[in-house]
Amino acid sequence: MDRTYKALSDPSRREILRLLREEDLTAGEIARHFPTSWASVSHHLGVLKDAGLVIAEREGQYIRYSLNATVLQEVLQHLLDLAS
Amino acid sequence: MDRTYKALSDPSRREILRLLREEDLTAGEIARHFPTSWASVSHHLGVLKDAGLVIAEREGQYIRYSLNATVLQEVLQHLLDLAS
DNA sequence: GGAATAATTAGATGTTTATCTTAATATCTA
DNA sequence: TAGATATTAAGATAAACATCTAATTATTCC
Repeated sequence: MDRTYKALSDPSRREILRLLREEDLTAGEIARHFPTSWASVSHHLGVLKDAGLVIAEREGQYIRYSLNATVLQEVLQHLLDLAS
Repeated sequence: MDRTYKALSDPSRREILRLLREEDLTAGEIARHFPTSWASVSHHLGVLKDAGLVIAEREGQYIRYSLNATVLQEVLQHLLDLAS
């Protein structure tokens, strides 16, 4: 759970999650939404993946990212417990 | 919202919130729950206060901390939006 | 007023983190 | 197989962070 909250604590990473809420995207499509380098975005994607918040699947030349709704649900529940 | 997520990303701070969920506590009572120095706990309390997650009120010699349910509710809603 | 208690602030230190540039890996296409 | 594109990994750097000890502020009680 620790890595999950850490992952959520960066605005760029939360923006990535917001993008993925709409539709699955390749790393390149995600990177194009940010002014920073592709390497930096790739780093954020790695953090999100480590935290289980996103799922990465290679599709030929591309790597497609999608939200992991299950883990997001778990964080929500955890935060709900904290708030109740 | 940024400072709020940052505040939540530390396990000691989440533990403080958990303690405060049960009852309001003075800084010293909180500090006694941790193996680290009082200064370190005081730092965490400052971060939580900056984030609006807790409220500090002096009571004579002591400073009493309590959860700010409103802000916790706001984070929950924000995370809910992210997950929906 | 002065000692004692509660809590924070200041200053220092080692670690983690976000970012960059450059290099490496994987895949596709001609 | 060679070149092109997509993505990540490596190495470097500056900023942020958690923690410590020591000093400071605020309050109480004698």
